This record gives sequence, C-alpha cells and structure tokens, in this order.
Amino acid sequence: MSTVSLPSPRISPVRILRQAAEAAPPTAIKTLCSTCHLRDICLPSGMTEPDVNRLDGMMFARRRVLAGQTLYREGDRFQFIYAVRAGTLKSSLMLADGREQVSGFHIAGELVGLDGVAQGRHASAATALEDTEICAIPYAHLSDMASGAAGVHHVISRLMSREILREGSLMMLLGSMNADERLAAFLLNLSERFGARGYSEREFHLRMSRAEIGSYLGMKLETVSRTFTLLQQDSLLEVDKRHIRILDLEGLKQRFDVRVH
Amino acid sequence: MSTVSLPSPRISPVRILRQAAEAAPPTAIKTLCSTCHLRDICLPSGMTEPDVNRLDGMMFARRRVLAGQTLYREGDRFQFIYAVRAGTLKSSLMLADGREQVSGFHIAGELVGLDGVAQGRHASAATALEDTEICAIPYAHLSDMASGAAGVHHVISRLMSREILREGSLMMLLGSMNADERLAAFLLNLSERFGARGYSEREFHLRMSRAEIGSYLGMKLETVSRTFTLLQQDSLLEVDKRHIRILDLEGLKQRFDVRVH
DNA sequence: CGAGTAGTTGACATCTCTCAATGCCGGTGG
DNA sequence: CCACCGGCATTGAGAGATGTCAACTACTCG
Repeated sequence: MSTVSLPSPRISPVRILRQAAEAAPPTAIKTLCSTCHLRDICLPSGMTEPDVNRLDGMMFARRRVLAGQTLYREGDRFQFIYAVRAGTLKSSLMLADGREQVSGFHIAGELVGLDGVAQGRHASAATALEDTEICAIPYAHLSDMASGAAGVHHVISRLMSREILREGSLMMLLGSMNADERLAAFLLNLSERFGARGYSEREFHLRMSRAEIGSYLGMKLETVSRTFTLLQQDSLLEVDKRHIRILDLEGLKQRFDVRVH
Repeated sequence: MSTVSLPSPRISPVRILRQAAEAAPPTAIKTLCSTCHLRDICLPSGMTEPDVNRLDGMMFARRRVLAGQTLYREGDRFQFIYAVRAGTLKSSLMLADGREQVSGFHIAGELVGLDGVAQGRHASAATALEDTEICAIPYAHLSDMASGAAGVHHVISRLMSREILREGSLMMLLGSMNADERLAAFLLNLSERFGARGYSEREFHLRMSRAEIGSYLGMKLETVSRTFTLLQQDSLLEVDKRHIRILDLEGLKQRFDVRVH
C-alpha cells in the first residue's frame, strides 16, 4: 500500500469505477473561495479581497466525481469551469478510431474546462482518475462579474494565457525530445506541481496508467515502461508500479536539459 | 517565379532580411477596424457595431516588419497584441542550445502575442517570414475596454480559448501521427486558412523553410522534404520548392484521417 | 565568378513501435 | 481457502520509421 502523498488521502482508492456511469448530480454543498485551503493557488490567486468576496457571493456548487466518471465530454455544452479541490482528472480527446489522446492532467488547485470558451462546447472530455472533488464555477456569471471588475477579467485572461503556455511547452516536448527526456520532463513537471501544493516533490503516487502517460507524451505504453526502468537503472528514480521516488532531482533535470540547457 | 496567391503581392520578396536588424519604430499611420478589409475574420469578428466603434476609437498603430525582423522576443515586456494585416509571421521559442522550436505560423487576419498575458512578458518570439504589416493593439486599453463592454471581454476570451484549441490539435498531431499524416494535416490547415481569406485553397506559396516546417511538426527537414516527394509521388500534390499545388484535396484528407477517421 | 542558402536524395544508424510472453495483484466464485 | 480471471506493468525480439551524415543541385547575392 502506498504510504504516499497527493490529494485527498481520505478518499479510499478502493471505491471503484463503473466505467460508463454518469457523474452524480451536484450536491447541495456550497463553497466559499475565501475560506478554501487552496485559495492561494486556485482561482482567487492574485485577486484583491473585494474581488474574492464577489466570488464568494457566487457560492460555487461542490461536486464529487468518482474514479472513471466523466465531468464533461467532448461536445457537451460549456457552462462551467471547474476547480479541482482534491483528486486528479485527465483531459482527453477521442479519436474516431476509438483511441484517446490525453491532453492534460489536473490536480488540486488547477482549473479545467477553459477549452469550452471558444465554441460554447467542450472540445475535450474530463475524466476522474481517482475519486475527485471539484467546484463548479458558472462561466457566464464569472464573465459577467469580469465586465464589472477589471481585476476579475484579468485573472480569467491570465488563466487562459497560462493554459496556452502550458500547451506550448508540451509541444516543445513532443516536438524535440526523445523518450527519456519526455518522461523526465513529465515527472519534473508533476514534482513541481506537487511541491507548490505542499506535497513531496520527491515521492508521489501516479494516478494515471502507463498508457495514459504514453498518450500524453506521444509514446507507446511499452516505451513508457522501458523508459521508467532506464531512469531507474541510471539511479535517478525508484519506481514501483505507480509509486515514484525521485533519487536525483538534479540528474533528472540535466537529463531533460540535455537539449534545452 | 511564383505566380501565387497569399498576402501582399505588392511586397517584393526580393527585399531581404538582415537577420538581426531590429523592427522599425511604429509609423504614424493609424488604422480603423471598421473599414479594414479583414474586419470579418480579425479582432472585430463577432463584435457588435458599437463595440467595433469603440475599437476604432483606439486607432491602432500600423507597423511594418521586414522579412527576418522580429516583432518581439522571448522575455520582452508584453504591451501589445498584434493583428497581421498582410504577410506571414512565425512564433518560436529559443532552446538554449541555439536551436529554435517553431510554435506557430500566422497569416493575415490572425492575432499574435496572446502568450504574454499570463506573465506580462512574451513567452515566445515573433519573426516575419516575409515583409509583413501589422496593427499593434495595446492590450491594457483593450482590457480596460473589456471591463466596460461584456462583448469585448467575451471576444478576447474566445480568442484566447481558440488559441488553446489550436495548440491542443497540434499536440494531437505531434502525439499520434507519423510524418505524412503530419504534413498532410499541416497543408490542409494552411489550405483552409487561405480559403477562409479568399485565397486559393489548392495552390499557394509557403513562406517558411523546410526546417521551420520540420520544427513546427516535430520532424527533421530532410524528413519534411522526403515526405513532400512522397505525397507528390502519390499524386496528392505538386511541389516545386515552396510552391504547392494540391491535386487531390480529398485524398490528402484521407491521408491524415487514416488515424482520426 | 565564388560563396552561401535552401532543397533533394542516398546510405546507414538509432529509436520507437509492434507483437508476444510473462508476472503481479486484487477480486470473484467454487 | 484456493483457483481463476482481468487489468496493468514489464520485458524481449524483430520490424519499421525517422534521424544523421554526406553529397549534389539550383538559385541568389555580392
């Protein structure tokens, strides 16, 4: 059993997925940003106090999404963006031949669903990788609020721009790195995000399968697996299934700086 | 000599780049969105008339960027977003070993520079691939205007979200397609963008080198070249250096739908 | 005319994918 | 309690794709 880190230790990993089951309706629980333990890294980050109070006025509905359930699917009408309170989600596109392309992973304090703004429909699907809890933020309200408060508008814009940056760096990764550089970059990115949330940077539990990592990084699951053992042989990591311990953070950085310096 | 299409036929391709030369200071010429020939596909697209009039009030400065010159560089302070009036730009990141990673190409009617919103500095550089003309749009003013006009705010958000989508689909491309599928997808994407601007969908002149295409698509320039000849052998294209004629648009689509159906 | 840049092509090396076998774990049913 | 099964991960061997290095051409510029 993993002794490890990461969101919501109280959510039992035993509770298991029934693959297709639809997400439960919103519960009645409402949430205030100003008292949330994630307030400094989530939506309200960078807002002035009056703006955060305005957010509080919206009383976001909290919702649980069990492992394997979807929060929204490709083509669904876009109404909410979602803040992850605890747990992990993946974003993915279904290719018509049935395979999926994973386009991102989202952990506590991150926002999901911004891809819907352009067309009023979600361009990707979001699926929980473990039992997960989110806040549903009605985009229309947020948007209205933004036109009254420059600060809020700016925060939304920054969030979206950050998303652009995130994808830009992934592109770089896919475009010009080989397998071990990609995996190193991926692990370092996760490590950093965990660190920023107060979890261990050096030891964590992956919530995604080898296939999902592979899809995200543009390689096959076997290559992911081989690359894990390679990094382990080089004494950079200890890997036990999904449990990861980084032995040599610097070495890992160099591994992926080979190309980028 | 290419008889071909694409922006600004009046700009002579002969005028040549002095690689490092800095962009000229803004000229005094100002521009109105409401009378611009690109108004339906550029920034004002989707805005109400009063909102467009407000844009007119800002009188965007027009500016010329000669081939090879940069509009902004990685790390530059973010002040403007730029609308391409005529010509072609590329966005790219410099990897520290000196190589560049191209992250996008931009033609008339498209916007460049949104990547700066997140951090107040540009995360990429923009370089003209031919003599190019742009409108400089002061982001702060636009942003101010947005907090007064919900429509403007929404337009900005949509633009940014569209950028996210664009990158998302590129990721898919890099992640799960092989060389000929990538090149086919790239050409179809260009074809579509040209078509939407009233240029020929089937015949155009590439403004970027094989190396730039390769960087963008995550492959080496030799592979790009080989793949061009492959598509030509399959009678899907006629290629003469940068002059492209698509012989079989449907065939090309199938080529890249192999995976996506 | 000589030098430099861009593109094409060939031969070979390297990497990743594909296919297949195996091991491990947890859950289920006899 | 044990046998069996399904899902996930690991590993090996060989095939296939792309990268690397190098030669050659065409074209432009000075």
